[in-house]
Amino acid sequence: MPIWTYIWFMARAATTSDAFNAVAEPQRRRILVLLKGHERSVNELARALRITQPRTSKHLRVLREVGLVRVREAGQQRLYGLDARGLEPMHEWVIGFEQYWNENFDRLNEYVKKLQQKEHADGKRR
Amino acid sequence: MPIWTYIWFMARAATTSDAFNAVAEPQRRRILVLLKGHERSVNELARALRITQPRTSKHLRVLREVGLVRVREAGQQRLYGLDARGLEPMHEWVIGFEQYWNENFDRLNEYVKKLQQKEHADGKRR
DNA sequence: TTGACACATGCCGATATGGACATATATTTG
DNA sequence: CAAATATATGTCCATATCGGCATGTGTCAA
Repeated sequence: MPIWTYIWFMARAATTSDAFNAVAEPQRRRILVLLKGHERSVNELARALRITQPRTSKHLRVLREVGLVRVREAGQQRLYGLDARGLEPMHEWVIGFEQYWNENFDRLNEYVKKLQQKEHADGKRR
Repeated sequence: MPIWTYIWFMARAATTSDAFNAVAEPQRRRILVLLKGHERSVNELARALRITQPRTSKHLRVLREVGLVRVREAGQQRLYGLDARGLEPMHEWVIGFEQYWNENFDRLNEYVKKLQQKEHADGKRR
């Protein structure tokens, strides 16, 4: 039996499959922002985000599994720290579009005009 | 009844809720890449991605709803074009972490050394 | 008008999700 | 040792997802 038989039902990629998925959740993005510069304990994060502790722990678990955060044991606390290296691929991907969202109106208008001309030139092609 | 009662069951944010979610799906990222520079028809995209046409159409719908692509009718075809402006917020967010993944080895080593020292100082805790 | 083509959408099924809540585990303190 | 504290995890629930497949709609050409 071929492999794809088993992976047929892949309703949606797991949040732990990569940084893109992990970071799609707003609370997790907020956590990463809070972790800039210094470590924080779970309760500290929960209070800052105004969400429950289990909820915070679960989000941290996802971030841990994709390697965006590290944990350090400190007594009864777990101090979470940022490991932003996993975000670089996202940056690489998105920066590849910079020239397109920066297209100024002149170029955009020119582009549209060109399209219209082409449409005209083609006439009723095909 | 308070509003949160109705939004209690938010299993997972809709893929159409923002660019972050829309772009979490690999095929949709590939579509956007294929759309750099020029428009493409649905079948063209389907062939390039080697996926079925309905599947392609569904991904395009998501991208359309978050405003990352535009459609233009051309006879019986629909030509999809990139509208990358919606990616700028993603870039803004991720670029805020650049200094952290760029932390050079000196600082990283220093950090690790500090951790080890602390661990040592703690003795054989636990 | 009819057939061919391009595309969108509806239905079905299995899945992982995120939240609330309760509970388990481990550490510190008295 | 017991209570308190910090954290992780398991269960339950409603949902949206993505994939395949079938079908509907619209356009073009003969």
